[in-house]
Amino acid sequence: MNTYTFETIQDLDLQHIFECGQCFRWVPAGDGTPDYIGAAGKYAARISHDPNLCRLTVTATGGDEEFWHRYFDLQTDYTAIKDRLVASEPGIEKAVRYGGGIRILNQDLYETIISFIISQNNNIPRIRKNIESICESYGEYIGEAFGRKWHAFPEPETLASAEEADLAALRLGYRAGYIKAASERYVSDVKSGSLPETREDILSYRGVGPKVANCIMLFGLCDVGAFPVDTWVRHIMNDMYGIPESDMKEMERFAHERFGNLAGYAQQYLFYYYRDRK
DNA sequence: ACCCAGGTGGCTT
DNA sequence: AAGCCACATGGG
Repeated sequence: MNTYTFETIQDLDLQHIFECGQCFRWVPAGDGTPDYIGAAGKYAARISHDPNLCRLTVTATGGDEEFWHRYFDLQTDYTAIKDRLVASEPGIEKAVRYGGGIRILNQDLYETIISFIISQNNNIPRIRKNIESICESYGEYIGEAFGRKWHAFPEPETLASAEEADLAALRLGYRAGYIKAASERYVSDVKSGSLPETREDILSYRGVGPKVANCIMLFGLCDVGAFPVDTWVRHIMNDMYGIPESDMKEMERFAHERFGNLAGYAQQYLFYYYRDRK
């Protein structure tokens, strides 16, 4: 177990980061502290943050300092991002202030693909449960830490060779087939040395449409210009700009015109703000 | 019982 | 290109 301390970190709030819908394996430590516990890829960790000292502390079962620095996107200047967003669209200011501690985590590509395939037509509490059951059944055992047992997110080979019926037994619904197919495809992409990079690559995965593809671009491939339009963002874009709820294309186009290559950040602030007010 | 959830694939106009 | 609809499950 290693502990890493990161100092002088601005624009960070654990609740914002872990509750804004970008990840599904983190929960409050539940011991009266504002800490979170959870897992990223192969590692479990406990995260604490002291806003007064601007200090982030990671106690983890694995991963080096560089890994966690990158995971929490600590090299990015969010003050500058928020300033630019508000300057280009003052209407977003409330949302930016509300979720001012959001950082976009740099997550594992395969884990992101599977997690967001599961997210389709599903609700967040159930997405979390689905992912935990997959990890428990198929993920390598990490060990016991922070008061519970942990499993890694499964390897692509493991889910690729799983029986679809066994996946379905985890209550994954019709997505079980998508998960198996996507895992097989990922394994074959790894073998041929052609991991998905572009939106087109990702869209060719079965069970991945425009929305999930944008989530994968944003959370798994660091493409912060990607603007996922889900049912919440659809309502928001309709409320704020009067774009018809059916016209997702126009919503994406508008977002890129207004937010440019910062559209992904804008989407996160908007999603978190409006979903919390419901 | 009912509507909905970080949608997508497939079929019909 | 656009409009339906089924899909599997369970939260509210």
